[in-house]
Amino acid sequence: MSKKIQAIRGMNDLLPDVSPRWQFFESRVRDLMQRYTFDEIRMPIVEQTALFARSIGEVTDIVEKEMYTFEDRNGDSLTLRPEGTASCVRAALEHGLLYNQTQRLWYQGPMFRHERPQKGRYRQFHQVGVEAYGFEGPDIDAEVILLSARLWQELGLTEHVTLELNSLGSSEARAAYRDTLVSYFEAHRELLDEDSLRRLASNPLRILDSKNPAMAEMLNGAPQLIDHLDEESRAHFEGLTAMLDAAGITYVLNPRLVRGLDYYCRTVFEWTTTALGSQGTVCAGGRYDGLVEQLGGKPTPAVGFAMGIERLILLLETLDLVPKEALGGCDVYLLPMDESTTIPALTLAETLRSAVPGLHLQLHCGGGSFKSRMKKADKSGATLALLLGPDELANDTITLKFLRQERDQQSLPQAALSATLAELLNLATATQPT
RNA sequence: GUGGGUGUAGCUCAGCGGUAGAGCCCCGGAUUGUGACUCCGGUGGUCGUGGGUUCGAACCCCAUCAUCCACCCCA
Repeated sequence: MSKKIQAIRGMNDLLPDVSPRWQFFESRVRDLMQRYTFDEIRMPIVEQTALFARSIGEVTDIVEKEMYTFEDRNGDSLTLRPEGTASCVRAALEHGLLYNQTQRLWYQGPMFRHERPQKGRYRQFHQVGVEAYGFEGPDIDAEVILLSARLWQELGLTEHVTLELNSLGSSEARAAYRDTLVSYFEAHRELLDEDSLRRLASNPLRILDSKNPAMAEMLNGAPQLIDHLDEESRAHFEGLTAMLDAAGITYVLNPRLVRGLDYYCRTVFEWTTTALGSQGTVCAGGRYDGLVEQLGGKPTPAVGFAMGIERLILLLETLDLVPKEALGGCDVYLLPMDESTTIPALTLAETLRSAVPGLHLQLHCGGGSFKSRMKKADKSGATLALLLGPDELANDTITLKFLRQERDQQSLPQAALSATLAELLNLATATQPT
């Protein structure tokens, strides 16, 4: 066992029994993006290390200890992307997508973080991301939040997720508040616990979130973010909440909500669930107006979010929300009864696939006794079996057997088969049968 | 990076010092052209790996690896 080569820790194979759930989810997402007119962009999985260091923040956990970084053969430092936003900005800038224009983009794919795996958290995980560039007002913030809300609606998740909302203020206001807060904590250094001392350097806003009762009094006296919000950010946030109210979206204002990545400013939000254990965030994002400039572009407002696909699929599984039809499978199992009908069965299968494009037909392969062929027909999950033996071959007929209901099998002319199957399975026939 | 749980057949697990087990799955048979239900038979394991204790270790001890859950952090 241990000598066998196995998958890298935290990097999972998606086996055939779960891939239909992914396909179901992905097709819903793709459809939704088209309806909201977001265009797909695909970026490489590997980027220069500096891209992430400069965007995510040098002292964040992600950059400090969670990146898969290695040297290319020519000595360049490369990194497996830990998130998509930085790559997306890089790609958009590199190809002039942000020059005097707006963009509504989305992407999907694997991300990599070297963390200890646990439920809903893996070293290779997958995200769907949405990014909108060039829009200053809160309408686009509302638009992307509404898009996510509609996805929950269509997946049946609405009752199981909560939207939390906050504003961090402008980049300047946020930075100023951060400084104020750090000085406050420095002044009370002796009251800080070990975790908080570490956060003082990495993410001081997070200290406010500490549950340590010994620090409660000191935290209550800390300067509040809300008092440091600049006037424009306040108006922006009020605009957003008014739009969400008008759209009938319920949310919780969470003044403690702080995103981990350095580039966020103004609007931040998170969709959470209590159904997944400790990894409850299923989708999160916000505004990052300063990032494009930081990466060498003109100042460009931007909003986006990322969803964790593993977490959402886990949630769909837990709540049993994947419709049976989405699981695909086999409608019809066509079996030659012996070697003499192998080739006629093969050509008949092709004829049927042309005539009824929606048909999921499995042709029996691999020989075996008639009994074992029937067993395989049953195991395939098909509702119908088509039996082609020497007798049928001689008469140009086929035997149609119902595998899932008490109903006599019938013998039909092969010419009538495609129409019968289409009717039984409620499928359309090809407009121009070949 | 830290803490705890678990590693025995393809899968789910029992056995906890004395010859490695069950259920499911798979294969074959009872049934020559009829699957699922039933009955009968069969394939399959250096008990995660390495060391130690013992006359004897799947079982006790140590180490190591993997996995799960939690902390941290995050989607």
